[in-house]
Amino acid sequence: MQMSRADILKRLEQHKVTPTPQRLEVAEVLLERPQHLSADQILDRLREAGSRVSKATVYNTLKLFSERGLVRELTVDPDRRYYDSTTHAHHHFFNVGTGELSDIPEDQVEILKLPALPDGTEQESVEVLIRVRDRQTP
Amino acid sequence: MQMSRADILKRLEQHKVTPTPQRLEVAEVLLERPQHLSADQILDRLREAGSRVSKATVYNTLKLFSERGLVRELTVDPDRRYYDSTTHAHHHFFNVGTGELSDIPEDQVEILKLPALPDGTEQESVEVLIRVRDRQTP
DNA sequence: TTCTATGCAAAGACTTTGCATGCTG
DNA sequence: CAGCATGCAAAGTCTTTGCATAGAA
Repeated sequence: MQMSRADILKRLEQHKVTPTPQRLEVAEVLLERPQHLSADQILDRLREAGSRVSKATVYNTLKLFSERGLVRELTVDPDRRYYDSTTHAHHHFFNVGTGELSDIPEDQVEILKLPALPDGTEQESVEVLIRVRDRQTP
Repeated sequence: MQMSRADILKRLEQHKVTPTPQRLEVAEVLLERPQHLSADQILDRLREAGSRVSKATVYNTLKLFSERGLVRELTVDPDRRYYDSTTHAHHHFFNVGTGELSDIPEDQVEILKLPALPDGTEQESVEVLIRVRDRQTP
C-alpha cells in the first residue's frame, strides 16, 4: 500500500468522506498497509505519535469509514471490532490465543458448494474463518 | 432434541458441570431445541417463566457451559454473544438486519481447498458464515 | 447570521469480577 | 469446623449519543 497523504485524501473523497485533520490521522495509520486493527490499537498508535484525538472520535471515524466502504469491519472477537484496510473479499485466520488476525488470499480457498439462501434474503458476503491456536511445544 | 429434565441432568454431568437450580433452568431453555440465543434472550425467557435468576448468573452459566463444551459460543454479532445448542461442526446464515441466525447443515457446504496454517499453530475450527439481508420488495 | 457538520464528555450496553452466602467432607 | 463452590451487586470495557463548537452559505 504505502499511501502518500495525497493518496489518502483521494481515497477519502472517493468514498464521500469529508477530510478533517482527525480523519486523516486515523486513515494514515490504518491504510498504511494491509492490516487489521481495533479502535484502541489505532488510538494507541496515534497517541504515541503525539496526536490528541479523543477516543470517541476514533470510534466514530472508524464507524464512518466502514459505512462508506473505505475499510471493512470484521467480527471475529466478541470483545472488540477489527477494521481491515483490505476491502475486497478474502478470508481470515484468527489466533484465538493471541487475538492475531491474518489474511487468507481468496485463491487459497475454494468453496465447491453453498446452500440456497433463506427465502426473501439476498447474500451480503461469504466468509471463511479458520480459528487457530498456538501449538503446544512442551 | 426435546430433552427431559433427566436428560439435561445427564448432559450436565457428562460435561462435568455441577447441577444447580439456576444452571438447570438455563440449560432447559437453551437445550430445548437446536437454536441460537443470547444471554439476554435467555434471561427474558426465564423471567417470563417466573424465574428470579440474576443477569450475572445467566452470563456466568453460559460461559461455563461453553468452556465445558456443553454449548458453543458464536461470534457473528459484535454486540452480543450467541450460544448454540448444537455443538457439532456446522455453518451459519446471519441476517444482518434482523440478527437472526440459522444453521447450514454441514453437508450443504463443501470446501475444496484450504490454505496451510500459519507456522506453529493448530486448527481449532473452520467456519463459513454467510451474511444475508432481507431483499427489498418495493 | 442561520444552518450544517464535527469532536468530545458523558452515558449506555454487554460482560466479568470480588465478595458474601451456603454447602460438603 | 475448614474448605470449596455458587450467585449476585457492583465494577469494568468497549462503543454510541447528545450537545457545544466551528465552519459554510
